[in-house]
Amino acid sequence: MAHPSLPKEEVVARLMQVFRREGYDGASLARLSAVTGLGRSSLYHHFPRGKEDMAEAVLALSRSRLTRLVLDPLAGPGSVRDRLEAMTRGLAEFYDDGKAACFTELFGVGTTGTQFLPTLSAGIDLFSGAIARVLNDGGMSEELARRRAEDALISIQGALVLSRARSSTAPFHRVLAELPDRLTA
Amino acid sequence: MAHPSLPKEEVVARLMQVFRREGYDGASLARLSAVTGLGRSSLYHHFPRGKEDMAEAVLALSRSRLTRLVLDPLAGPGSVRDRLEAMTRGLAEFYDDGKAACFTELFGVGTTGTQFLPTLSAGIDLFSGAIARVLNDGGMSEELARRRAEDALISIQGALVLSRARSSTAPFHRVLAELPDRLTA
DNA sequence: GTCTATAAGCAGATAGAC
DNA sequence: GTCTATCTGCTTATAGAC
Repeated sequence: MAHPSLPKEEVVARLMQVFRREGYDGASLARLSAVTGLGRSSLYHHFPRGKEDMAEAVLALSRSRLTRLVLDPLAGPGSVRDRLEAMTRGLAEFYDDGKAACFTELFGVGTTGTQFLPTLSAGIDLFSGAIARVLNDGGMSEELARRRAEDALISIQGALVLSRARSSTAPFHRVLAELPDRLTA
Repeated sequence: MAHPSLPKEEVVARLMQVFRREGYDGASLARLSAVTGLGRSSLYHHFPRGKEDMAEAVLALSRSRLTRLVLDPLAGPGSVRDRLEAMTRGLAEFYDDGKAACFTELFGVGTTGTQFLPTLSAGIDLFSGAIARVLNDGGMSEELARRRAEDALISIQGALVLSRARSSTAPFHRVLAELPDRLTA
């Protein structure tokens, strides 16, 4: 296969699979090349600064997936309860039913140092803000809504960590199931 | 400095600093050599299988620190409340006031694959069991105590993740402060 | 825009002297 | 038990043809 290659979005989607499985440090160019079917030079053509650019593209795609699967449902019509339950369904898909690692584990440790932390933090703030807005819509005070939203983020990330360590998605599923009640209690 | 070197425990303590800062993948032999003052060959003398053995020694030291700072206070005399508050103080020290990363981030992602997950999981189970025992001592049913204990683990790990992403230890401190009430409510 | 070939360096790991 | 020197392989990255 010479000239014709996959559309760029599909290339990034495949890079994402590798980064989310191996983390930034663990994702080697050899593996990234193999999974996309592109040689090293082709990758550098599309991503001039190498892995760093690939990771940024992956994080951008992840953010658009977060928007579609989680933020949009939260901002949608329907009751507070409906929107929160739609969020949990979106989260299950976003995190591959709890089998995926949290992004801070993948991009926030190792040789990357702190370079991706602002992006990760921005994603967290978007998510947290979207939850708080729903709770506020339901009549909760802004301060409490913000605290509850942060608690939700903490539970989700913690459940992913525990699920990974235990090699069981049970903690993730339990947290998701309890989330709407906990947020609105 | 030729023959005389640091006591082995001090060597492991210094290795731990590196692994906890850089993660398993990020911790290079060059760095591990520099921080201990031992040449590569000396490191291989003490840790025949290289990084893998060093990581195991670090995890063993971490477990003994967990025991001293967290598990022993939980098993101590005193009221349920006293023991839970002693736990939070121990946790703050164990996780360097929230500046440290959680161990699953450090040893559970990347080239290590799943090799350290059983050790990590064992530590989690010890910790979770110790909390559940305290709650059970206080009259809580075993089932509820276990669930609350798992929630506590989730909150702690999640707070560490959030603190790292936000470059602020506030989530960690908030979770610790609320933990005794949440567990006994 | 992809390829082959290769560079330059660092990774983890080892040999053998002292 | 530590050292110097070295090995092999893999890493990211580049050059240049097509």
